[in-house]
Amino acid sequence: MPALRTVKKSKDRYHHGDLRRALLDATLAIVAREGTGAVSLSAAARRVGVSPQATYNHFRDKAALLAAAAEEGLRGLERAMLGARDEHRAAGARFEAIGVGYVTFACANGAYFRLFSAPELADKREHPGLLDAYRDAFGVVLAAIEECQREGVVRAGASRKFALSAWSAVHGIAWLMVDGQIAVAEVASEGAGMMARDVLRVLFRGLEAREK
Amino acid sequence: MPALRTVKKSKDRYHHGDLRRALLDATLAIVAREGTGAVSLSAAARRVGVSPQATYNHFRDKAALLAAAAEEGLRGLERAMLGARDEHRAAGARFEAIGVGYVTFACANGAYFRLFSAPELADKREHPGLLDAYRDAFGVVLAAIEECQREGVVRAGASRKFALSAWSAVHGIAWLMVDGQIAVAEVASEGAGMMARDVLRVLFRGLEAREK
DNA sequence: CATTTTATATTGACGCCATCAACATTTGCC
DNA sequence: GGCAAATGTTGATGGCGTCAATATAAAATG
Repeated sequence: MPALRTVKKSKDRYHHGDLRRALLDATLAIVAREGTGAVSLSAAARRVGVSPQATYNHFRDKAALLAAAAEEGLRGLERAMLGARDEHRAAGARFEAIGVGYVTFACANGAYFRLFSAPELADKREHPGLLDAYRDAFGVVLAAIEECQREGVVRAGASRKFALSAWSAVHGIAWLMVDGQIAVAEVASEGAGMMARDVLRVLFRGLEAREK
Repeated sequence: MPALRTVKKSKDRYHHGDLRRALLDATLAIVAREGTGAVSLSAAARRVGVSPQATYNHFRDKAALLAAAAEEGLRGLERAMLGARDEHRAAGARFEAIGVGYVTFACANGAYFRLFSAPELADKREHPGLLDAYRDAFGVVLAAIEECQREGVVRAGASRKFALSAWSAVHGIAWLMVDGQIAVAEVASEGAGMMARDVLRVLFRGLEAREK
């Protein structure tokens, strides 16, 4: 009886077992090791040990592969935010933790984070799964804002607008650091987490229920 | 006498006149018409009517062309911010105008804006001119913050940190809209400028000198 | 003006890539 | 067992970035 499907390359098999999964893993490995620019259908196929054309049985084109990889990454980002959040009780602290978690994830996985905004994925309509992942991640922030409003630490009002402001600030600082646009020196000296906290404090102050 | 250098393709000339300038213009046109992904040394050369190899006399490689184009774009962004700022007198209004100007520019030139963070330019150390342009643009925000502090509408403190928060928020909202990550519907309904204002109001409230 | 040097542009070649078309193998199902 | 669907392979095309070698124009030099 043939060994119950090993899933990993079993060398002598014509069919792979789970090529789609393997191609995704290969893509993530390439992103991590060589950067977003090094990703290609051919490279992923080569790494798995399969012909380039085989990829087309699992992904419509290169963009589809990137979208699938990005979607997984976004799910990971979401988990990172949730994990950070759940280490705290107070709504304000939970909110801040989400932001710090986002930035920490981005900085720890720079190339991966870049992938989320890859130019090949500019047209999000082509990749509904990706949009879902974005929406869910945004939902985490939105829920945190509303939690803060219920606890009275953030003023009542348009929670969606507030969440958008928060998402912008957090994405902004993460991107500036990952892309090296501003003050790389500061990042090194202060640490990504602390810089994120600085930005988040300003943001939170803007959202606070003010004791006029 | 030969027409004083037309600079534009004179059809029968072997030398071009100002090929570097022409390639940059071609690149910008391609970005605007077909998106960032369509940019290539070959495409730019083709558009100018010159062989692909000719480009190497003016740009070390593809990244250098992109960097030069991005740098020009950043200068334009800076001008847009300055122009918007100078339509107002009060420090707070000037600050807000800068932010709105940034976002408006980004949305009006989406593909161009994407170019600023192109993956090929990930390593900014290779493109010092680009870093300078970033620094100058950031300087506009920093100066505005300090102006607000002098007028007493923003609390005293680490102006650099404040400017970084502002830059993050503005870049963030711009990116989310250009990349279509969040709520494209909202963008359409409310308009980029208004969404930017929403975010900026929250931000500014976080920076305000609070009358405790 | 003639000559030499330098800047600029060209052709040719290579390897990598995405993708199309046609063909081969395996698996699962009746 | 046989057949259809799923899965992989080989072959070919056109585009790309870039290297090497070569040709031509313009500028510097005498």
